[in-house]
Amino acid sequence: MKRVPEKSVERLLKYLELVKEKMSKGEHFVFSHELARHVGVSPVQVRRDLMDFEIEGTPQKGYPVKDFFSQVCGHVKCDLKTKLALIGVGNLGKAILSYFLKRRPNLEITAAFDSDIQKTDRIYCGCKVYHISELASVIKKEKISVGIITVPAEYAQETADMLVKAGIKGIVNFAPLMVRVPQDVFVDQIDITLSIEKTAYFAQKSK
Amino acid sequence: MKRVPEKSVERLLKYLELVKEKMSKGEHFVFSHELARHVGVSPVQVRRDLMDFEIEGTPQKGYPVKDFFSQVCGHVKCDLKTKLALIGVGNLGKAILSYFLKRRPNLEITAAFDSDIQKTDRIYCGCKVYHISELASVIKKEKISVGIITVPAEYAQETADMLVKAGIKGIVNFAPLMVRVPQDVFVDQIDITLSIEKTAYFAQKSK
DNA sequence: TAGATTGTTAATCGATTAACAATC
DNA sequence: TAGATTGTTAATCGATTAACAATC
Repeated sequence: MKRVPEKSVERLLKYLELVKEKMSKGEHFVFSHELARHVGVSPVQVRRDLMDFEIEGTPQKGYPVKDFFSQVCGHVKCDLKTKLALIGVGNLGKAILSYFLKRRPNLEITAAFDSDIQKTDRIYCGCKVYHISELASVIKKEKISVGIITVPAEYAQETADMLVKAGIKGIVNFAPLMVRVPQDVFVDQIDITLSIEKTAYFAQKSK
Repeated sequence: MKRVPEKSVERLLKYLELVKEKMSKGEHFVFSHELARHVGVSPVQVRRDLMDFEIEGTPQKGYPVKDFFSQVCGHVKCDLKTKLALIGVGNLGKAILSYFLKRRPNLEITAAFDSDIQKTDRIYCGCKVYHISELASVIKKEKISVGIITVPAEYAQETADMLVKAGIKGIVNFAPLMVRVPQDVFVDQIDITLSIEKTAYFAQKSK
């Protein structure tokens, strides 16, 4: 299958939220303008996306949520459980751990790591906190495929290196520093400070 | 001046990081390939951006960091202090408050708000936590221009409405829900769960 | 039927990259 | 000079939108 752009995947996952909601309410169809409103794009954009993913609807009725769901799952493999590791149990790390606690059934933060022995070898939010020296062995044993980096910027690159070496294929990096990884590893950079600076800039502009 | 795209602003703010670092080290010039490496884009991209912002360099030497800095500050108004409010002092809210504590001199979280009276009327990380009922008055009194939403999804829209009504011009929204605001208010959506789901998707693909 | 919606191609828009001249 | 770098236009690429036909 052809490569799917990052933005499309994001939209698709967002569509899925509304589709699931509809299903749980016992509704059978969803319109492109409802999906558009939920995700914040135009209805045309939605229909084009659904075309690309071979999801078909009928005029007047919209798209059948069951077909939608199974079709998207075929692409996104939403039935597969993904195991995650979180590195850096500081304030942000703890916030993410507590947020994920039983929230998403098929995304599980299986292990957390920290270099501070005060924090290790205990359970936080249902997640065992290991010492960083155990990273490679735990990741391999548990077959963890995604890492979340919430360490200070100065340790971000070495953390990424360790994760890659341990065989991880995706990284969400919260450190305000671009980590360098091999081509086959996907990285999503979330730079909270940059977002806030950017928003401050546009807020200034519109005054 | 012509409207600046969001992506360009992000890159510019990132360039500025390295420029400041160079200045503090007493270095006088920076090359486009150094900036490119720091931000994760191509050197051509950098030179084009700098062209748009009328920053000039000289072959062999690169771009003079002092001129760079003052030129960018003309656009970004980096000397202006921006006051921020944070709404929702949960785990994520606390993480952001503690992170920002004296980190950025011209971005200041002036006030935090929560609906839980257990949390209000005390200081957390150097920031006064007010009850949500005081939101409008504090924002107006303190001339706060940017809001950070870290409340649960179900309260995100009403929080955004309150912020807009109080006169805020920029919002960083961490709730996994698109908030609707008037055209002249800038919103940056940071959906952490979506990022993680997306990364899980691409990690699956590259295996 | 009329109206609302889906489906699809072509047009537009914007951002990135290639190519190459200019400069130190 | 040779080589590394900046500066700029044109080409390419990709994503979004417009236009309109098809369908229920």
